[in-house]
Amino acid sequence: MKLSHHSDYALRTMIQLATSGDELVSIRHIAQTYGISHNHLMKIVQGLGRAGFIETVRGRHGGLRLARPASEISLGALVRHTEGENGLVDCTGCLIAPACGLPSVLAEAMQAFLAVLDGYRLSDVASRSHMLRALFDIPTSAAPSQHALDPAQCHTN
Amino acid sequence: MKLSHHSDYALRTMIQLATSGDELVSIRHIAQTYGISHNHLMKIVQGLGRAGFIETVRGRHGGLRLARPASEISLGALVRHTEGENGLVDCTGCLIAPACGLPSVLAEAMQAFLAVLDGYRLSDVASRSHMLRALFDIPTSAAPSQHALDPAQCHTN
DNA sequence: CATTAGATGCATTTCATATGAATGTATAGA
DNA sequence: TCTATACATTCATATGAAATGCATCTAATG
Ligand code: SF4
Ligand code: SF4
Repeated sequence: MKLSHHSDYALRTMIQLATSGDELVSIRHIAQTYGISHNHLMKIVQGLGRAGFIETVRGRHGGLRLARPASEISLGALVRHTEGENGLVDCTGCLIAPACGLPSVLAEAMQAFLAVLDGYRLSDVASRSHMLRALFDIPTSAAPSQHALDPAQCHTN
Repeated sequence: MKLSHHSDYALRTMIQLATSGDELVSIRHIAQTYGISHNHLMKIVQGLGRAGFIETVRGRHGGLRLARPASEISLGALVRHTEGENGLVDCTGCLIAPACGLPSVLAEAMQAFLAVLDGYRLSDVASRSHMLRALFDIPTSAAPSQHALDPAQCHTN
């Protein structure tokens, strides 16, 4: 019962894009940021693009950006996409499949899990923009855009 | 996001024991029932024994039985045991770990997941005892014990 | 004391996942 | 146009956790 790296890398990408505002960020740059495989991340990004979470721009100076504001992207939708919607168990070949009460219980539990995630948006997990910018090495002066620093946030961080 | 085979095999074992009443059932027999590895199941059973879910009897005519009635065994406790209580992600080495809001959200979602399972007991997923007995090839006349057939259940099954 | 069955440790295999490499396609700029 | 850059796509390889197999020990029974 672990979230796959695939999912976590997708989420890391989304967090970095959310913190980068409207700027295009290349896959290579994101992969280097987290020290993960460029090729692997490329496939994850393709999935995110096809699912409509991000926009991809090819060619020189290309890169990625969010398709919608971070406040309109549901974490539930993201995880549903990266983890797939198949059940927690594969009952094919199990002797007691016709009489087993587990699958329905597990499905109910999974729904509860996703319901919690549906209550959060990307902006909620990328809210510490000041600290994230520092970690991503994004100049604080540039790229203010939609993620302007909230003065109320600049005392403890 | 899949339940490990380890967990499912543990649950299958518990369902078979619940259906077998007070009878001792050997690991070999359970493994043959589901067509899974005898050795693998043995290690899973050890875990269940150490955790107090089942009693193991060694020696000739030994085997397994539930330590408590199926109606007193929580599915949440079982899954917590087989899946371990570590988080869904491993953040060691992630650049943004100090600023990331994901772990707390995922932990909350996981709690919701387990809360649903806490609402069910082993007896709830092994309730179709008539059909299960047939699948396990347990003589209906013998071993009535605590799992006596409820007449109200014998029309649609 | 022989036989059965669980307990335990270690070696091996298997398989999903992750990674790597090669090639194609699209865009920007010189 | 031509070249450099960056995403798209496919195929091959490597890795590591899970599953399996084997050997040996302990315990109970008759
Ligand atoms: S035990 Fe129940 S849940 Fe597990 S595989 Fe068999 S039918 Fe599916
Ligand atoms: S992105 Fe957040 S949740 Fe994922 S590993 Fe990094 S810190 Fe942990």
